[in-house]
Amino acid sequence: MSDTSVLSRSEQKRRQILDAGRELFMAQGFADTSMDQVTAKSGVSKATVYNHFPSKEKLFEEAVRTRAEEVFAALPELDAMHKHPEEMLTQYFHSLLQILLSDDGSCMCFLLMSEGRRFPDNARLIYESGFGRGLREMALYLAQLDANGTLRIPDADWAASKLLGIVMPPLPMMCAGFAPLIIPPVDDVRRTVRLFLRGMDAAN
Amino acid sequence: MSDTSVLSRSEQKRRQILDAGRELFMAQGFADTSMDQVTAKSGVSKATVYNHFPSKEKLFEEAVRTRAEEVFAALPELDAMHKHPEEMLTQYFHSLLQILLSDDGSCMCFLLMSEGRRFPDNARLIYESGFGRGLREMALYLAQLDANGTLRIPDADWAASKLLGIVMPPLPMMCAGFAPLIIPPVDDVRRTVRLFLRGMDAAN
DNA sequence: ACTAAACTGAACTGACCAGTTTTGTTTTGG
DNA sequence: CCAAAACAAAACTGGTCAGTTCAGTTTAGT
Repeated sequence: MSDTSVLSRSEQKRRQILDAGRELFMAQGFADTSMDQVTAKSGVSKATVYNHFPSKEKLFEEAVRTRAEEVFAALPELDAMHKHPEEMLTQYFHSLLQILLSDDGSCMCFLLMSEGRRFPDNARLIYESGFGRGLREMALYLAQLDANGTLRIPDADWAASKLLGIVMPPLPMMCAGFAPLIIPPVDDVRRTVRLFLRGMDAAN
Repeated sequence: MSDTSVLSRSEQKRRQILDAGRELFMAQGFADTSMDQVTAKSGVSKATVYNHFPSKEKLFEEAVRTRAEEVFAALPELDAMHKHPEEMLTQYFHSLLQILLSDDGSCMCFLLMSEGRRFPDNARLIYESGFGRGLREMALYLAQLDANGTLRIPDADWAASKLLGIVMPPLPMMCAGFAPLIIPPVDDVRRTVRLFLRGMDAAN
């Protein structure tokens, strides 16, 4: 009767609670979401909610963290060996921006910023799996290009942070609600990447 | 007896309430600050608080807005006629970053982002007097440089947003609590400005 | 000095909410 | 089939908080 591919009744409920909590937390934040709302939305009794999660904080942490990990798991990969850097970076950032500026991605960024003080451990986890990881991989990639002789990039960490800064549309503004929140077209990303590469190139 | 340079008793109280509210809101955000805390910190009775401000929301709006306007009023000026662009931009951004990354500045940015949905009108006001204004003035400046023939900048709006993006350290991360929150030294700012200018220059 | 307005302090209202408890009912594993 | 666990529904506890009320005090203008 119990199949591994089928969730047990208990795990099914747990999933429902997580989904409902996630949706509410992402739409309203932590303070403005009540456990009664979660109860109602999940279609589960309140006692069951507290059977699965000891507190509102723990539910928030797990609901948001798991989704954040899912979202950021889709980050593209950088490959220093193949493709021209301009093309590689353009494609990489185009994918990255699609993730970050998606509904879920921007909500995650918003939560990371607005609830970062209340949940520092959580925020750090999300940061590490998202922006932090992107920054690290980008620095590594640029350093490889430098080692290759493809480009001359003396300070890869510095360059990586500058590159991310110039490619990303202003997230803070978007989160605050003046949100075109439009994913820039590929051509715009390419134009930005070229501006950066020319700036680095002309430095030498 | 009543001197214009001296606040009336009533205005004095009002000022005390605003100051206390501002400090608490900036340190704790809207939800985690209670009106009883404001009452205690202002050294004024609760009834007096509600004599001056009809609600917690209105107090928040006025307290934060007035301070934001003060902070951002100190934004430096751009002058296309004097000084080399590299020097002008370096000084401009160095001043800007000192304001934005000061204790009050970064708190304002944080509040703008985290409470933006609850107070959209307020957030827009602060945005317009801060980032929006900076963006507008920067675009104007770059367009003047283009008209001058000093630089070739076909799309000043695009260039301005890219320039701001590359110069600003990653505010979101800082606000989330992974905050070096270090004001970059002038040399670092200059290096970034030169990266941008070279990138623009090499495009033509 | 007198009046009206503003202030104090403290108690109070009404609402909301996190978390618990209770009384059963359903499901699950052996 | 039978216990043990998980569940539903709803009431309840204890605490917090925005905002009000009120009786009595202080201040400001005339």
